[in-house]
Amino acid sequence: MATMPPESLELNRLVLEEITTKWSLLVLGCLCGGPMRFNALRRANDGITQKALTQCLRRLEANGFITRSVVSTAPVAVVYEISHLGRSLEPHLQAILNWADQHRDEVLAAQRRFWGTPELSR
Amino acid sequence: MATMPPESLELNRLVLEEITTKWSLLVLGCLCGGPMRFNALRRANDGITQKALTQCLRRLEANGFITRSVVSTAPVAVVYEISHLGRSLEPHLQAILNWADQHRDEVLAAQRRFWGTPELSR
DNA sequence: CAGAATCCTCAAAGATACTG
DNA sequence: CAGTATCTTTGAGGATTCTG
Repeated sequence: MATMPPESLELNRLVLEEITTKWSLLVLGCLCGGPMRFNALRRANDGITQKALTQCLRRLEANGFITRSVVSTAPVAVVYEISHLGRSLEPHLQAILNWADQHRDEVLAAQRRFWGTPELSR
Repeated sequence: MATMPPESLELNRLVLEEITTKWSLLVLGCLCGGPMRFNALRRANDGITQKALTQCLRRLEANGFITRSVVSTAPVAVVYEISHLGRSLEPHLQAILNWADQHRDEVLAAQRRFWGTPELSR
């Protein structure tokens, strides 16, 4: 279960955590392409456990990034969809991902510098 | 100790985690204002433990967001400074934080919707 | 001063089983 | 189908002590 934010702690942090938490971004990415059902999302995100997916969806819903609607057939169908709010965040996320792509080499170089270049020192 | 990225796992995720990890953003924010020393950073971030600060700085350094330089006086002084790479990320972070500010009410409304409005339902 | 090393705890992640 | 419930495991974070 998602936990109620205590006194609505820093919204900034909440948003940033939303972005980072292991599967949130991938799920959000899936839903940008259109509405999807629970098991479809599960199949689309290889390796996610049903518990993790549930938690992820609950939190995204709790914070308004996606919507959840139940279709009362038998057996039931549950459809998840990105919200207007969720979509408005998309370009900013994209900007960060682009930044990561563009600076990939710089980051990797920094990592090699930090850890030492194995092929020379050993 | 920061852990070596296994096969340089998704850079995107690394960057995003960098942004979220409890203190990274605050430390980065401090350093945007100018170089600082270890204990100065500690005092500036009230509540951070020395271990957490060390880990945070190591990771930021390992990924090239900040630089660390030792001044060999006695006792030694260690100065942390934001790198060029770090600065280039700043505007994107700011964009996300601005987004959070601008959509604050929408998120809070979504939260109330999700958890139920206590003053009406109970 | 700027950490490293150690011990400890507790909450989150994973696996498994069950259900309306 | 779309979850909930329960148990176990793991590892990140805190407190404390020690040091070049």
